[in-house]
Amino acid sequence: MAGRRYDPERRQRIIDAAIRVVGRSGIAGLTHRSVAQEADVPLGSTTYHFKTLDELMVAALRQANEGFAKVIASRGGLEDPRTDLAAELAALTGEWLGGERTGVELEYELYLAALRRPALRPVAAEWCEDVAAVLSRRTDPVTARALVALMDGICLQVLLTGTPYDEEYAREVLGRLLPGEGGPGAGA
Amino acid sequence: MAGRRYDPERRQRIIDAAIRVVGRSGIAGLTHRSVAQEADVPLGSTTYHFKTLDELMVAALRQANEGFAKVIASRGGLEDPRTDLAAELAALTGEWLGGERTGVELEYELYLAALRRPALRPVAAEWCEDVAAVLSRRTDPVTARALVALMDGICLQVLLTGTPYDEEYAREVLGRLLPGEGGPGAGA
DNA sequence: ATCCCATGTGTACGAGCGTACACAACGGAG
DNA sequence: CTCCGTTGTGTACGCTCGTACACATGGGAT
Repeated sequence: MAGRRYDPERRQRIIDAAIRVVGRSGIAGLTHRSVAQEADVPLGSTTYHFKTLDELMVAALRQANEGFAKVIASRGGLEDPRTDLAAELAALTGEWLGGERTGVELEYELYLAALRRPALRPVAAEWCEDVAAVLSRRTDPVTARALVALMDGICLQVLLTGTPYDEEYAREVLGRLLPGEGGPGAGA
Repeated sequence: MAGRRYDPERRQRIIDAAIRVVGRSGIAGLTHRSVAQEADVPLGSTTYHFKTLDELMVAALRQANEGFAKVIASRGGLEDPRTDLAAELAALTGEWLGGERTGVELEYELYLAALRRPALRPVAAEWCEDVAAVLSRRTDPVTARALVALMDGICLQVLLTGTPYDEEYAREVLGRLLPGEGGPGAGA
């Protein structure tokens, strides 16, 4: 039982390498070989731990999601009812986009890959739901989902058109989605 | 001139075939060979007309955009100030998503490919701007852009998570983006 | 101590890719 | 009529891919 030469670190390193590869060369560049080289493990090791590339992508996307979740978690203000939710969201998005474009591209590429790869869809859906769930503590579920959608759309436009991120604008339009602007009542 | 065996129809047929291929197998399945087979032309013909796959994708995306533009144009209600813009948009989105999933997937896949392929970015940006421009006739540019972003996000969530499209919901949240809810005065 | 099998590795193979290149077909110039 | 350049086609090459398979390795059962 899990004795022998069992090496869980190896698996993790492969996932990390996969993420790095996708970040650098995109999904198109994600192959068993490129990952093996990046992780500095033999080719057979990648095929052993992940029989298909889909499996590897699922693991990578899941891990990327956790990375984003941490960004959210590190922003305690998101759960504080006294903060301006739209402003918090806009700032968080800015922080995320402003960091390394590579990281954002990577997560989005993995996320968007779900369009064609059904295996990824549950993970993508999970991400949506997780973020919406966090937001639901500050507003109703419908609004939360819309907030997520709008954030997605804004990020997409930034990424796809090269337009710089405008936090002011994001805060403004995000705020419009909120039902009662500044209206409490969602206490408890 | 341009006599000889000059055949402009051939080029168009290749683009059409490329769109069909992407629709069926995704960008990953787009190769000179697959397109050649789909278009029923020799392999050399595809490489002759489109030296690189990027070129072919640009042409395909451009054509796909025009397809969407036609959908918009066919909805005269979008420009009529008396209609409910949010409802129009929601209905249009529903119509688009409700049709053939293949078509939508195709356009989105091409559109999203701009994330990694700079060659596609201007075309993607153009699409954004075109839609926003149409919307700008009914509202201010900032709102128009937000509307586009939210539509994008909503479509994405539908496509990525498999959730059925909820037109009611779309109308509701799209409406919240509009500055004066139901408020006329933007006449002329 | 010996055997056995799960675990992990390295190499080889067939398929499909973009690309390059040699060749057929056609129409005008001399 | 002959020659030649443009236009389009078909085949062949080198490369990389996923996959399969033969081979080390090392702990547990006997």
